[in-house]
Amino acid sequence: MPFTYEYPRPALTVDCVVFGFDGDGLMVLLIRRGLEPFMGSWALPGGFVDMEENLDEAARRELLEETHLKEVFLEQLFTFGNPGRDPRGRVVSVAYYALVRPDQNPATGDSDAAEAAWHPVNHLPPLAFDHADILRMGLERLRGKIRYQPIGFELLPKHFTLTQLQELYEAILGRGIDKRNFRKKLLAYDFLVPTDEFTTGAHRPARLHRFDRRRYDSLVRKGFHFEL
Amino acid sequence: MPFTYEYPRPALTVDCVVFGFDGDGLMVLLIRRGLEPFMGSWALPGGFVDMEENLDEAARRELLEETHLKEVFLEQLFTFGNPGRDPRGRVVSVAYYALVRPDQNPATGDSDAAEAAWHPVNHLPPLAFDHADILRMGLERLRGKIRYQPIGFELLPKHFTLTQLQELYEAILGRGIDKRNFRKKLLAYDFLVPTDEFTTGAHRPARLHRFDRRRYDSLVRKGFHFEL
DNA sequence: GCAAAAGTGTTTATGTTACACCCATGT
DNA sequence: ACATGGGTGTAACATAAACACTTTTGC
Repeated sequence: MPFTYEYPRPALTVDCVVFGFDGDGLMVLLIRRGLEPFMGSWALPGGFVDMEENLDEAARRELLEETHLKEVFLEQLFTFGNPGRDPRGRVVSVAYYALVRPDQNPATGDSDAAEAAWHPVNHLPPLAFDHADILRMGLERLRGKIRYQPIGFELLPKHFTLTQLQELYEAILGRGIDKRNFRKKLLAYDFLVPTDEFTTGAHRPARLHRFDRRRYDSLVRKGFHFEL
Repeated sequence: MPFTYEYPRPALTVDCVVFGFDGDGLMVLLIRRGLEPFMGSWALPGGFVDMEENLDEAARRELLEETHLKEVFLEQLFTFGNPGRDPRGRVVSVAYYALVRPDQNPATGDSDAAEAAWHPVNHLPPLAFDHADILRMGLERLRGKIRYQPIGFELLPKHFTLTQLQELYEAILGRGIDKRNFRKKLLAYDFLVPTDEFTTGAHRPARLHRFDRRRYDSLVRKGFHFEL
């Protein structure tokens, strides 16, 4: 059953806002464009959607091709389609945001992406296209969603200390949080389970915890709603 | 600066989940398709995006063409792009949801949309394409967002009684709400202002209120956050 | 005067905030 | 032994939940 009349079609791309956390501030992964337009500018990783793949698959493929990242948390963000956002013509872009753990290391070496590097979200270079808008929206979404969805853990190693988790929240939300209240509240929901591992180093060792998705899911099914 | 290589392009459409409230239950506006594929089936209003218009404009234009609705609340929902969602070939659809007031009456009489009619969300006919998925997502979004964004008012007349507002919340959230607590809480935020109008009818007249967006915006700027 | 919806406060329970000291380790 | 980050409880305060009767109108 083909089309009886062919409407003109915009080009379709995906772009990814890739967040990381280095223990200090929130970072975004940018690539330096190796092709026109905006050659040499920093941009979000992304590219054209193939005809046989769905949109999530396209985003994952581009992430793999341009940054060698695999198995990251990925969620659709928004679709940007203003005429004029790309000087080559009408291009509609489905934007995603991704969260990567510190131990997943991006590498570089693709044709369209000459270089990939982490940039602190609070100190960004000028970006190609409307990527600054996309990035801003990704940040808003992350800030909003981290307060009621268990996505913060996707930015930490599988096993983490409560202090690391608190610092992550503080970095994303941009405000300090009381240590005792933070721990009390999070441990009350029993989806953070203590492991028997500890950090080593110059000071008192900290217990490592992990996020237990099974427990979280079962709480959610019971109508439970976590916040901050 | 044209494209140096032309990637194959999916077709691009918009689809709208249009919600209404009849004082009793939540309704969705569906059109009966006048063309293949799925001719005769119920579907969401929508259609192809033109090359010169942005995505919001496309959604508004389709809404006007197919249902004669104008000046409705409209917000992007999600983009659906699985290959195979349209039997004619690859079609990516940017979904929107819209909220219309009871006094805005949709009409019908378009070539692709032979008929438009409200359906209760709790009793829907089978839908064309993946429109049932889109609709489900629209409902989820509405249920989530009405609790912390002032969008419920978009489903009521400009002037409304507190009981109407409460019934709207009850219909969308699917649970009863205590009358005194509901009124106390909403009136404490002073963005609901009483008018000097009253309902007339068989019983004690109820005072009509209106939503004051200026006051709401100024509260938001002060860092205020409304919930339920 | 009766049926039907509008309107109105107080008490209790629950959750949130503020706050300071001791502990374990490496150097 | 000291510097550094890890870990812990309680009291004040604020918000949410439960709950029943009086008022106003049309018929």
